[in-house]
Amino acid sequence: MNKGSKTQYAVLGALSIQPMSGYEMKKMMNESTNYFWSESNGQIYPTLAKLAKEKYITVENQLVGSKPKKVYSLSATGVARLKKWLLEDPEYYPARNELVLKLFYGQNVSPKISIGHINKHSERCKQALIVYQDIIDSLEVLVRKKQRPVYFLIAALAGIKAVEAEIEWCNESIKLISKYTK
Amino acid sequence: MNKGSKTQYAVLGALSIQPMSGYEMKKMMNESTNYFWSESNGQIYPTLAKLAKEKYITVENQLVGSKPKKVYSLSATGVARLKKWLLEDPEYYPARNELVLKLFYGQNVSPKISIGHINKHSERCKQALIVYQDIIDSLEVLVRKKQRPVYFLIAALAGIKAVEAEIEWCNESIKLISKYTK
DNA sequence: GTGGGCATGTAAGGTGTTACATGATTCT
DNA sequence: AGAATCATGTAACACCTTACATGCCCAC
Repeated sequence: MNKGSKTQYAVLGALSIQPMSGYEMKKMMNESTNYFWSESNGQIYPTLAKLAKEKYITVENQLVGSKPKKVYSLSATGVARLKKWLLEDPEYYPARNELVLKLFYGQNVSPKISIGHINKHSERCKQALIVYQDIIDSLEVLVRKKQRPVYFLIAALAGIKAVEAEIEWCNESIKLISKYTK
Repeated sequence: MNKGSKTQYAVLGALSIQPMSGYEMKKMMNESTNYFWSESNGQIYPTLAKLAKEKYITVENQLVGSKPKKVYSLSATGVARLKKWLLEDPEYYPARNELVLKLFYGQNVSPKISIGHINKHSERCKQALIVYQDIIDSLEVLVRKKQRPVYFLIAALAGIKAVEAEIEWCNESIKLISKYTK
């Protein structure tokens, strides 16, 4: 397994929370890490197979009725691999942003178009804000009882801070475009 | 040329500023759009060739001494294609964020590790802030004279707002980890 | 009985980066 | 002379998503 691929670490990390199947992992990612990391089935299943082959995780074949289910768990070497990666400096990649790319070349179209894109984005951010706030509210209660979810809390906080900043940016940008075009 | 690929629009957009060669385009991207969009040579050159073949751009072969240089310009259909894309709603993709992924699984390592990652990130953001501020200062002067760079200004503003929010988040996260672990 | 959720997986194809190959020109 | 920059391009490989294939179980 190539050390550079991050998919494996997303998988190992998920298993560090609790043993689970590929299907459950996909669901869990959709519900929790989705806003900063997600993997498709086409990545999850082959990665689980490779990690199992290389003994970083173990498989337990369960039967739910006559339906097979493969529940994966971290092995000692798997935990070690995950920890080693957690210790390394994370890479900093400025993410691609299609909205900003379109705005950058906005002089080719009417200012109304750019303003429309920004308004739509602002609305989406406001929706996301509500979702994040719900997550944070429920996590904050738990954080005061046991330490674990403090890391989940700061992940959600990253989301909320980002969208708040984007909403501010949307407002200022619209003002600037209105003022300096026509 | 597949309509879904965004590389072509980054290329058409670049040519909407002025005609240029592949080499100049790469340089221009490194210097301006790099923080929200960049393309490698392995994308730029084949894309220029395809767009030229399909008449969205035209080529002029120049000679600098005995060294060949291909300067590309937008054709009328190229301008139309760019504009059509600019009118479409941009996609909203929550970008992958390796730092947040590592923090999310931070309970597997010492809190000091996570705090270290955050501190390092905060420093990088503060450096970026200085760079963005320089860009914005120089653009603001120009914006008051002619409208064009208002779109460049809001792109830079997106960067500055984002890193400012990240710095705040770093500070709060470190406080939370310090408070709720040990 | 059928639609939706559970469950595993593969195939094809697009996207993208890295590293290399090549060679001229310009600066020190 | 040698290094950096200008300039174009390709090959190999990694990454990732979409769509499909398969089939069981359960609720209505």
